[in-house]
Amino acid sequence: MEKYLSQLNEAQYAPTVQVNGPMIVIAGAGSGKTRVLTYRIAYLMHKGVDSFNILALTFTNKAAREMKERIGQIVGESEAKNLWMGTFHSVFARILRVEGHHLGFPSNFTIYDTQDSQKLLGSIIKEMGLDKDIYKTKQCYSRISSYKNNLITVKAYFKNPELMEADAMARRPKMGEIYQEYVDRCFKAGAMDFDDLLLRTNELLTRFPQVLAKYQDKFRYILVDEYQDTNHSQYLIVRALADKFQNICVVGDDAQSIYAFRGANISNILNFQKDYDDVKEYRLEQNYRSTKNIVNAANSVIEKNKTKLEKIVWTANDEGGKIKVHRSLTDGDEGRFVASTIWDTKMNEQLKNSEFAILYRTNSQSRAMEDALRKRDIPYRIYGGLSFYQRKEIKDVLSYLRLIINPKDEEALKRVINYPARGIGQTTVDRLTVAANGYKRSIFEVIQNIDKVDIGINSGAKNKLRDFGLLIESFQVMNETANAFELAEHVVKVTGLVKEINKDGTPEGVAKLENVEELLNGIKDFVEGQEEVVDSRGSLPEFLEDVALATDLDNDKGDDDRVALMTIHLSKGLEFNHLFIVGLEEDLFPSAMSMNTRSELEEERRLFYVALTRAEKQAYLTYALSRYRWGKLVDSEPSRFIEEIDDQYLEYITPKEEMRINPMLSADIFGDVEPNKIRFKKAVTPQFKKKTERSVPEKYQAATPKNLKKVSAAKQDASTADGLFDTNLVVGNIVTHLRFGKGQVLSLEGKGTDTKAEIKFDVGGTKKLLLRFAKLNVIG
DNA sequence: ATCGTTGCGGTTTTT
DNA sequence: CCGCAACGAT
Repeated sequence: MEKYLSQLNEAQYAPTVQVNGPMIVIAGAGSGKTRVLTYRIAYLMHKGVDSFNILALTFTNKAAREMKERIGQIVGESEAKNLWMGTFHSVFARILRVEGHHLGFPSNFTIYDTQDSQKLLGSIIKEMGLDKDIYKTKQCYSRISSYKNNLITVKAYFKNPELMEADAMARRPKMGEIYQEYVDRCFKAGAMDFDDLLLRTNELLTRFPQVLAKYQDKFRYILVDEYQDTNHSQYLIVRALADKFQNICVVGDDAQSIYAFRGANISNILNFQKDYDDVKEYRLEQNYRSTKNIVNAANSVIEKNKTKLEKIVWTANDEGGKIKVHRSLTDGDEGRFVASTIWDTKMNEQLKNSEFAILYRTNSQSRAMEDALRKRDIPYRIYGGLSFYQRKEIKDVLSYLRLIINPKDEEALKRVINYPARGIGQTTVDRLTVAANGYKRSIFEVIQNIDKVDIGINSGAKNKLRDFGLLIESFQVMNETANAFELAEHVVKVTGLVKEINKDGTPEGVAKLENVEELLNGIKDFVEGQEEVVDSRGSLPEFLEDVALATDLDNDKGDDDRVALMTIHLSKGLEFNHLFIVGLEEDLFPSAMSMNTRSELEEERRLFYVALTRAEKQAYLTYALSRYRWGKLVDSEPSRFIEEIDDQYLEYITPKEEMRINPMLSADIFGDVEPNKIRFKKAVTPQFKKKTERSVPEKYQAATPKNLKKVSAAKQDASTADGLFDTNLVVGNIVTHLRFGKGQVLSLEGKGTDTKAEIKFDVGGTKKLLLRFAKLNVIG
């Protein structure tokens, strides 16, 4: 142990060896916080703390796995195995499997993913006869998600006039009823969504003091990583569990809080001191990861944020090369620049592919990068995006498996009841749903009793339903004896899924089949891995849980040498020698959706900070003057974040061929000849257009106002809202628009900063514009 | 009941 | 541009 402790610097040592009491470690980027967490757990065990009494909550399961492995090397693998480590979601899913019966949930409850939840909401909205254009499933989902993350149950919702009014104001007065029905249906289906895993845990711990006591006694030492990204629900769980022994250690960096959009509450970390008595605070400020240039550049950006804890991140590392800023004409050129730079650097410095990463703000940006890398035969791996388990063919197979385990799982049932087609149509399913709701039974139970009920289904359909029921039941019987792999293989064959996928030997079909094969292999690996585990809890349910909560990162074998492509969000906690941050353009990064309030913009800035601090040796920032969006070439301008970096850390580079292009000409080529669009006359030092001249692309002006949870924040921050607008605009006014020219106002809707105007332009047709963005001149 | 066409709307970010 | 929901044709 001494050997390991001696590897720590003074700042790292102190928190590592504090065994008891509440503590917070504010850890700057690259300051070795994982090492502190790892060694601290090892130290606790070294000091006699039982490994069964330690709970460590990490941000990804991969991080947990790696940490566990490392601890195993220090204290011995068999001891490390007893540690409870994982994400909030996976740890509490595991507990809910055991304790969920208190809440009326079966131990084999299904975990609904976002898609399942949204589909369920869609059918609820339809069943309730509501207008789907007003009650959009996505919005309803995020609304409900934010209720749950803030522990607003259905009951609490109906007791809270403010919430109800906010929904009513948003023309969604039935939100509460939808919420109610959604919760009921999940319960009936024996299903929990992602937020339920936390919300129900809270319910469990509050309603059942003996359960709380049990886990308080079990988890005498609690560690939470990435504490800045915990939401209210997670905060309460931690507080409840840590309450008895108060041996709580949280680690995080407020400057890296980037998950507010999913309910993370930065004040959890800012106010930690107030939650416990006598909190010891530690700071890790020495960065071991990056060059001076990178550290200082990142500092110079994050300085612009107002909401933050003061800290000074510094490094003793080399100066390093300056951060290179590159401009290209299109996103395609951007990709080619990145690919050729990777190629050249790799050759010149004899580097591996895995030393490079490309980070972007949105998943859709990966396309251009992929194309360029493929052309150069550079191997790459994309993380995130549509994960393997979300692909249709995979979800179909998984849905059968889910249904076998939990026949009440309504979403799984609806997915497979007529796939492959077996003559059970929409009307039949609708009738089943109505009947199931009426009898307060699951759809599957209705099917099992189809001969005993009269629900307006003809005998032909009844036969098909009976067959379907028997098919699933036969799988259930097989599940008693066969292992998960044998069962899955059997299901895929017997249901005709393989035939269905393969029926028109298209390349896509072949690819899908390969995916299904890969899934089966995955199940096989899982089963074989399970055989070594002594008291494995029936392996199919366990496999399904892993699948439901796995992230793309978790599945990274990391064994082959590839360039990594991912969103900045996914890159948190990782590091790369050579880093490309691409698409540094206004409206993309910072995102057009995040520029309405200061707090949103500050989160974008933290995101940029996270991105930049992933780089160890060399960082590149790239942007394009125009980019394909929704199949259209759209002009863009450099991100404000580039100019926010202190200039001394930057070096502007521009390809030779582009230097020859006359800026006037290049502006012409790409249309939109507005005088203020011509920038970058000097090849070396770009001129940034002043923000007041910015015009937001039409697509975003027409976008729906931010969802409700942000409304109040928007109001508070009205002073930072973008620009002024003419509140006196009336229908019939003649106006001019910077881009679309002259037009007439046809109608107005909404009020305040969210007013939208429908305007018929002389050229370009009718458009809906948000007045907040559209800088209109009224001329008549 | 099933298949194809069309039209619309959507893109931040994820467990 | 893509995926999906709604509609219409067989």
